[in-house]
Amino acid sequence: MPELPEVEVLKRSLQKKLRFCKIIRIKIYNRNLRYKVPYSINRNLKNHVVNDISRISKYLIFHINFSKKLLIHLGMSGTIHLIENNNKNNTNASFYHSLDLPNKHNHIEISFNNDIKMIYNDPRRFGYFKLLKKNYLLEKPIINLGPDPFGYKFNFEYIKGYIYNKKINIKNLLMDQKFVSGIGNIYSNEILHYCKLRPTKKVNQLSKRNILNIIVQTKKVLNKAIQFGGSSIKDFKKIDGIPANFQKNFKVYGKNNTQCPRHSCSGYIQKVLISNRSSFYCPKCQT
DNA sequence: AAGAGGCCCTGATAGC
DNA sequence: TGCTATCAGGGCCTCT
Repeated sequence: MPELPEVEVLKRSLQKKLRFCKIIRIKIYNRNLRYKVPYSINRNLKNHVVNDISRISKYLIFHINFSKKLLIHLGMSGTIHLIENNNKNNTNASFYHSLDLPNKHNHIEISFNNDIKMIYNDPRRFGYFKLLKKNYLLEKPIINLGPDPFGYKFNFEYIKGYIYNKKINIKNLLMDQKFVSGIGNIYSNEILHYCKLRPTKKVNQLSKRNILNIIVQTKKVLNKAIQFGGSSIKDFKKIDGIPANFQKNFKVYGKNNTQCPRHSCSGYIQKVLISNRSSFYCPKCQT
């Protein structure tokens, strides 16, 4: 599910609903995530106010107070949704009821003083919760992350320096979180189609124009996905349980054997495995 | 030492 | 229908 756009959309919804709210109760239903959920989250977070919620790469960070931060990673199948309790006039109330929200794999439930419950659900359990300290930017996993694709550090000189003497292909580079953080399998495929670059292309073959284009198209694709509320594949839902929309805009992801959507291209999208990940591209216009 | 591949886990789907 | 095999969006770890 969650690459940068999905996490960004989630962050914005959480900010609206939970900023400046106090955590009054934490229930841990199942500690088994990628790492055991620390019992200490209760002691550290209960009765504290959430000052802000931010995103770094695919990670959410709850800023609890000056010194305490809660990091949440959604792994492959993690979802967060909110249940608003005493909201009888909410026209969505019956809607929530009919949504058949998942509960079998609910791991953690955090209740706030505004009658909202935040539920973390994760069938495949690749996500995790971790407490970070004041200088969290210097802690793992944040310390290992490359620049945000929207940040000024993601520029031509940086990329040129990074790929110098590297033999990696462009798709794996885009998914390398040390290079640029937040891009996963779906959006790397999409970005490369916009760039007319074959995913297997070695990075030492990239021209200056190619690199500049990668910078522009990366921002474009991710921005558009954010505007559409992210992509819903399988179980990703927006915070209210409603599926997001960007998957309708996919150009290549999951489109094997269909005609290339590029105007005036008559190629057909192919699926290949690159480092054991499904990769989609048009062999005619992506070179 | 960079880069590829295996693996953690469950569920959905396909094929027999 | 009910079995088994295959495949999923991430990222850490190990091996070459």
